[in-house]
Formats: sequence, C-alpha cells, structure tokens
Amino acid sequence: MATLKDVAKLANVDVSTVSRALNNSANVHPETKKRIFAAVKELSYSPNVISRGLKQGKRNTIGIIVPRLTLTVFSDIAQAIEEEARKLGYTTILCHTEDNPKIEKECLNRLRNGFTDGIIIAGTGRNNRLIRDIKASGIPVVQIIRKQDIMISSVVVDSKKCAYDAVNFLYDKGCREIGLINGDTKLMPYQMRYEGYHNALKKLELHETINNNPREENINSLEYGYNYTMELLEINPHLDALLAAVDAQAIGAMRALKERGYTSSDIKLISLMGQTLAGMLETSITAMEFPAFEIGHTAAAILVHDIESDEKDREKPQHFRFAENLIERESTW
Amino acid sequence: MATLKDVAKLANVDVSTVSRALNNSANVHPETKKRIFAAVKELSYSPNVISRGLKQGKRNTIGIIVPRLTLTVFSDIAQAIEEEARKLGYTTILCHTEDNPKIEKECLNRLRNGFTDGIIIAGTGRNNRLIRDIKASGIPVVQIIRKQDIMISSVVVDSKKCAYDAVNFLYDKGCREIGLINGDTKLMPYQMRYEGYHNALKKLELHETINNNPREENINSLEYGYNYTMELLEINPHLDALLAAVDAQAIGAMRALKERGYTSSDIKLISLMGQTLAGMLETSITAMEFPAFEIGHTAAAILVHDIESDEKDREKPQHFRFAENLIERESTW
DNA sequence: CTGAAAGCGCTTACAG
DNA sequence: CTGAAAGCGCTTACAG
Repeated sequence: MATLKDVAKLANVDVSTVSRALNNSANVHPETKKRIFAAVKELSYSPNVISRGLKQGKRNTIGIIVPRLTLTVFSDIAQAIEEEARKLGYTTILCHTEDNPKIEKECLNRLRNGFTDGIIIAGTGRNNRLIRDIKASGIPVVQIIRKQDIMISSVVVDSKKCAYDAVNFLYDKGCREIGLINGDTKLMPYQMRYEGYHNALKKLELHETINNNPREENINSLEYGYNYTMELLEINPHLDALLAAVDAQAIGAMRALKERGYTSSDIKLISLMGQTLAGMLETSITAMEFPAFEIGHTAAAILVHDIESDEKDREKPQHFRFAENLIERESTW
Repeated sequence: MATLKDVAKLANVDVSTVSRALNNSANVHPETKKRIFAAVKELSYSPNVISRGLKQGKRNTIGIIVPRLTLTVFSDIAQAIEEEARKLGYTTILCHTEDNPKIEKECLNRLRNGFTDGIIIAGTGRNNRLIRDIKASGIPVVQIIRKQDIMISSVVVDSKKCAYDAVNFLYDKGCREIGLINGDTKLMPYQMRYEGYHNALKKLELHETINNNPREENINSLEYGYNYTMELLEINPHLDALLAAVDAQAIGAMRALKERGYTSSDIKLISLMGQTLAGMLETSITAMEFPAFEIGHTAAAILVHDIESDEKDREKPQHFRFAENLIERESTW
C-alpha cells in the first residue's frame, strides 16, 4: 500500500502539504493540488484510517454486541445499525456472545481498547460494572432491547404492555388457559414480559402456566420453543393459548403443537416479538410486530450523536421505548 | 483511558520497560515487573490495540462482507467466522451490501484502508477487479459460497451436484414437472444450481419450469420465494415439484402453495440450502443440509493462515468445496 | 535488566 | 501557500 510519504515524494512536496490537499483543510496552490492528485491516482493511494484515528483519537467505528444472529431480531437490528452507521461514516464491529457472560466480557474488553468510538449492546446483564467503566472512560454505550442498567442509554420496546395486551387479546377470543414461553427473568425483557403476563392474568382471575426450570438451549432458538412447549403441555393439558417471547420460539412451539395433534382452533399462538417471518409461515402467526429497523437506526443515531458530543453533554442517559402493534394472523383464528 | 506513559510514570520506569513487561518479550526484573503490574491494575490500563497494530502493521481484524443477514445462511456463517476468529485472536468487522455493487465497493474500500488484515466475502461479482487489487496489495481474501473469481481462494458447496441430486430424488418420487426457484444466474451458485437442474432434466427428458425475469425483491427473502412461486404456477399449472435455492425462498414458496390450495401430496418442495429452520416448520421441508458452521470456520481458518504466512506463500489460491446431504422431511412425503 | 531513540502513517499548530 | 516539527500510543533494535 502506498503511503502519504510515497505520494509526497512523487508529487515533490512535503507530506503535510499532501495531507492538507486531501483534507482541503487549508489553501493549497491549484497547481500543487493537481500534481498531488495525479500522484494519488498513480499510486492508487488511499489514506490509512487507523493512523488518522490514532492522531485524532477517533476511529469511526462502533461495536455491536448481541447474543446471536441466527433467526433472531438481532440480525435485523445489526443490519439496521450497520446501514445507519455507514451513512454517518462509521464502520461496525460485530461480536456475539451466545449469552455467555465470559465471552461478553472478552468482547467488551477488546472493543474498549482502541477499537471503537462507541458500543451498542444487548447484554447478559452480568457485566454491568465493566460497562459502566467503559462508559466512564469516555466510550458511549447504548443498550438495545435489554435495558439492564438505568444509567446507560437504551432503546427498547414496551415488553410489559406487549405481554399484557396479548393476554387480553386472547381472553377476548375466549382463551382461559394461557401459557407463557419465556426466557430467563433475570434478563430485563423477559422479566417485563412475565410481569405483563402476570398482571393481566391476575386481573382476569386466571392462573399461570409457566416453567421456571433453567434450560440448556439458547433462549433465541427453535429448540427452546419446541421443548418448552412440550413441557407446558405436560404441566397443563388444558392449555388453550400460548405466548412466545420471540418468533423462533413461536415456530418451535407451532411444530410441537402440530406433533401433538393440536391446531390453532385448539391452542392459539402469539409471538411477542414478531419479524417478517411470522407472516409468511404456513400457518401465519399473530404477532406483536417488532420494529427492528427503527430500533437499530435509533440506537446508531443516538450513539453517534453521543460520540460526537462533548463529554459533558453525555451525562444524562436517554431512554427510548417503542410500541409494538398486534397483527392478527391465522394462528389465532 | 490510561496509556503506557501513565503506567510508566506510576511505576517509575520507562515506557519501553512497561511494554516489555507486558509482552514479556525480554527479561524484566521481578521487582520491576511487580511494580508495573501494580500500576497497570491501579490504572486499569489495557493496551491500545490500534497503535500496537500501527507499529506492527497488523490489526488482528478480519472483515466480513455479505449480502444480508436476515433469514440467510450468512447469519450462521458470520457467527461461525466470528467464533473461529475470536479463538484465533481476531475481531470481525461486518458489512452487508444488499447485493448492491456500489455499497459493496464502498465496504471494500473502507476495509482495505487499514481496517483489516484480511477479508471474507460473499460478493456481487461486480467488483472483481477491486478485489484482486486488494489482494495484490497484500490483504488476503477468501470468497464464501459465491466463487466469482478463480484466482481468489474460496469455500463453497457443490451447488450443481446439489440441484442435480435433488431433481433425481424428486423424479424417483414420481415428479415430472419440476420447477426451479433461483436467483440471478450471473452469480455463481445460482448458475451452478441452474446447470445441475438443467442437466438432470435433460437426462431425464423432462422440460424446465423457470422464470428469468429480473426481480425487485432481494434474492434471499421470503417475498422472493412467494412471488416467484406464484409466477411459476402461472407458467406451468401442472407443476408437481419445486426446488428452492435457499430456505427463505422455500418458506415463501410453501406459503404461496398453501394459499393456492396445494399440499405436499400435490407439489413437493425441496430447499437446496437448508438450515435448522427447515426441520422445524409446520410442514418440515426436505433439504440439502447446508454446512454453514463448517464453512464459516474453514473460511476464517484459511484466511488467518494466509494472513500469518509470508506473502510469497500466498500465491496459489485454495478452493474448498463441501458436500451437502439430503435430509428427507414432510414436504416430499 | 533498563533507558533513549526511532518509527508505524497520519494530522496540525507554528513559522516563514 | 508550504515545509519542518511534534505528537497520537505503542514496539523494538541498540546501547549500556
């Protein structure tokens, strides 16, 4: 790769002049400029962004930390963040943790060390101190979906209301034995969903069908939904409706129901975090539509805004909460 | 963030000594070492990987360029690459292009300029010259899935055989009117799939049902499969089987078939690039199982190997081709 | 065992 | 309008 020096030599000027010409930060004689650009072209030079960053203390890179990509909203969100970031002149670094706090810690440490100007995270909730540390050291952080720390900006959906509304919707359809497929309630959105579910059932004087046993499978997976459903069917044979925290779980649930011989007129199903997939299935799934792209764009925008603000303006964390809309489909007919 | 200098000052030694102690590249007196580590701890110092890279000409980062993540094998592959890369001490930078050559060009240019030691790409095929350029400038490149340039190392599956075998499988099931849902045949795997399909039909003396009109939707999407299927049904009302290039298309196809009132006893369906999702659907889909994780791991491994080899050993590109295995499921019963 | 110095590729006051 | 110099945070021969 050609460097500034090479260009300078070929154009017969000092590197500083080349630098100025390229960033047109000062007046450079048109003639000189011409020579410089000719040299740039000849050597097909392009500046090393890293060293520029070194000097400017900026890297134009943001880190994304998510549990996993496969079949999750995180793949949509990561895409949205990358899109927005690219527009704003930033590159994105991706890490996934499989919800393993150790891996997460590793990722956080790599990202803080000169790799990124800011971090967007859907975390495990087990590295909150480290995250505060990182923020305190001057690297802005935004939480998405999982708001684990009130002191860190966040972009989420209202999971509590979402579960609450879904229960009421099912009640109006005549369902009385409503089960909840949920994740670890130590994680914020799962706790919120449980609360919404719990409150709605309480008000309606129904009883809960849940399963609090810890599980092996990844929360955001088909298998999780499948196995969880099989267990709920054991726990409550009279089940007439199911809430699934995410689409992947709902799909697994649908499969389990089918294998057990149930149809949607026996057991209705709602996904609490619907992506486009839900609408395209053989039996399309009623879902609270999750605004993945809005969340990704918003998270990227507020992070970059923070990065480009003075440190002192960053004091108060901002919290955004999006609504989800219920879209009725075949799984609740 | 604390720097080497801060640590040096606190430990009362020169920065070079601190550097040596941290990299234990030379003997440092145990006492001094102790003081240094104490200082490191007190300041919670961790080295700036970027500046280290500047000096060493290395960044320990690899770039991944894929069309999109949502509902594609690329999300699995990206995850696998990140996993393997992390083990090998590398971070991954992610870019998606939506199969837009312009965006791809932008991504390639950012990645080459000091961001990455190597690049893994599933490309559009429209920036081959740029990619060769990048490789020539000393940044190793590996193609995945889409082998657009014989001079660049690649990790792919045998898409031709895959389509060929699938047709024969359907033939044995009694199907005679077999349609193909495919992408742009300028892209390598789509061309290969078409060839496999074409050759098999020719040998069996069947005729083709395809649609070559260019389309608006992203190839790797549910809508693409849905609309494509609707069109094939128009073109050939006697269709009794469908091949879909990827899972997302197959799911869209299944939905279209259902809406038109067909079941799997009317029209059988095979996905040529199956992920775990195919097996968990309401009607599980027969698929050529795509080894996404093996591909991701392999791509990362050979890329890092290249990065860490001498330039001269990189001359000859390596090409890996994985097999896919047909797993029969309900969609062909 | 340790310090002083040069350098990675760039930017940016400071002179002139 | 342009060059010389210092510096971003680190590493690594070179002396001693």
